[in-house]
Amino acid sequence: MKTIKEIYDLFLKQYGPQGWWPLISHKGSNPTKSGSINGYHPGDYTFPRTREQVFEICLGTILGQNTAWPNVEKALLNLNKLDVIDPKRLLSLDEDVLKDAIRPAGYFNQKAKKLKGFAKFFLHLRGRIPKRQELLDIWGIGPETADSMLLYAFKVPTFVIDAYTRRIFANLGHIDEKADYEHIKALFENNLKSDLIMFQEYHALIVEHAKTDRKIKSHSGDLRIRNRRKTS
DNA sequence: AACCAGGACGTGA
DNA sequence: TCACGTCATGGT
Repeated sequence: MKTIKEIYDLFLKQYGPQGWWPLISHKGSNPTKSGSINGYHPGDYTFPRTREQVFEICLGTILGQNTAWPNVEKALLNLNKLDVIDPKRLLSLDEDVLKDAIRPAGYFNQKAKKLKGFAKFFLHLRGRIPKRQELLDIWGIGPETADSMLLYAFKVPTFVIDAYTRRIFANLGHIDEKADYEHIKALFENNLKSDLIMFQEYHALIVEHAKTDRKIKSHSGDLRIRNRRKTS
């Protein structure tokens, strides 16, 4: 059985640096085959560079919940046009205007509340890096969103687990399909040296692999994303 | 034209 | 605890 680290090396060799987290305020291109658009900055780990970019990433993690990235990007561009990628200005924005702006990202009723709730929290932070539990205590922020914020916005080397991670590593025999989030997270953090850049790349590579694997007909063996379809 | 996407929450058993 | 329904737009 391949180790966690060996799989990372395979993914990195296959797909290259991913340039996460994408920023609408950055005009870099995305050289990878799947995914979309602009904002990726492969090999450049100096982002986020401003407090506004930190906030933008946090908004993106919420808007990205169970949502394809191009739709998140549309929502972020709308918010940017309204000049509300800023906690104070976002909080003072009319609720219905906010909903309309983020509509492309789906779940706009819930996400409007989530964004405002987080904006209030972000304001109270005053530049401090939040604890994981503080984020989890906010309504609308679950483990993956909290870890994504910490890893990509606040540069805390914590591992992000998503549905793909669970499926891939269950297929590989590293975990049980129904292992809970914290268990899988511990598996990665206990078998890898704590490295911000590698953690950022690893999660991004898993997502990239998932996007690639999903669209090709003959999937990548044990690294497959899709569950076996019933052959009826 | 179902199916799913870079999840989280509320509910009832 | 845990399995299941709900939230919603837009790609393929």
